[in-house]
Amino acid sequence: MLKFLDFDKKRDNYAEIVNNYDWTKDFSFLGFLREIGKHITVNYMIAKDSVKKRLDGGISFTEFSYQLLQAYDFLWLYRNKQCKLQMGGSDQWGNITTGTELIRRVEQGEAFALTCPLITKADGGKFGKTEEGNVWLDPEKTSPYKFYQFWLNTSDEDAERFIKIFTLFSKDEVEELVARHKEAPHERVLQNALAEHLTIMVHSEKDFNASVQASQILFGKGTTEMLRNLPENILTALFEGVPVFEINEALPEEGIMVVDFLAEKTKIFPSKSDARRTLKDNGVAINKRKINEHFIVSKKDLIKNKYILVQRGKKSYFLVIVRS
RNA sequence: GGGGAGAUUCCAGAGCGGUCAAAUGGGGCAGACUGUAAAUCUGUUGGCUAAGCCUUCGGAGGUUCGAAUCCUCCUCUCCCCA
Repeated sequence: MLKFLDFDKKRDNYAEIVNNYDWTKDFSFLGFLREIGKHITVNYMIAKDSVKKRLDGGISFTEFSYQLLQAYDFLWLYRNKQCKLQMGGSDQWGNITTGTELIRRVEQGEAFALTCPLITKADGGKFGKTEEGNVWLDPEKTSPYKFYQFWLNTSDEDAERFIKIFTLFSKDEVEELVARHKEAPHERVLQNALAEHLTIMVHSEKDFNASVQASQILFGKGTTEMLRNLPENILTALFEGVPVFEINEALPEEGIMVVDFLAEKTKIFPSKSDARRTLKDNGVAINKRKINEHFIVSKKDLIKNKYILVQRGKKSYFLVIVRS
């Protein structure tokens, strides 16, 4: 959050996070009806799209009243924090305008609503916080490398929309990028621009560069030899964003079965069955080299005497560190 | 308070005494194609010491040679009436 908002109280218009529970918890039901309820007619509330659509199927009183509660939040913020603008997804439009209406009636004040359409993916996915495979801004939840990869992997269709929504490019710049992309789609101009700008904006230039480098090794023509020849400090820097597993014992002289290695020593696969399946499907590589079910992991697979790079499928990498 | 419907593997949803680790679809994972896309196609999707074995169909009991399927009780959810 600090990256996007300024919480410094010395500033004129500093950011502040509040909890609406603080001002609603002591507001009695009767008080609420008397002070807030009387200003808004049921007719007005029913007319809202969000309510109208639900009327046939049934809507609980709680849900119905929600818009009033949200309106009150806005009023409270207007009164106490000089808040004049409420932003939200387009489904919040009705609730927000009930708030502006309330402010107008009670305080003769002026407040504003800003909504944006729900962002969807081309495959229909919702891009919501509950959807699988989404990204977080927090590097603890989504590493810069993964974050970068996420944007790099967006489909053409999505990329064109996302670049308008998530970056600060001007209209002309966007149009130029789109044009260039259409000329040579395989160069993925849009995805690159998206990934670069967002990674730098959310994380940092340094993280961006590291992500690009890691990507080149991982997706480029990286070979076992290249991996072995990388200086250790570069190697570890490269895999900063890659999940790491540590094994606190030396590999036995005779090595261990890959299946045990993948599912027991590390948790790269949730079960041995799953590991075997993927191995059978030719989906696992160690140090950039595909392996099968009968592979034995041993000392000679260690890079710099302690690292092993495991690849599951095309895109998931894991770094295993063996501490002996 | 009265009446009815239901709870199945990640989700939706079949199954209604053996052939059920459980149809089908979605999602996930992997493979092919490719641009580290999309679309499409293929395989796979409980676990294990793996031609076998073990644990799953809301919970607890029971009937049976044998239960996701039948019976009893319990818990929860939904709908209708009051």
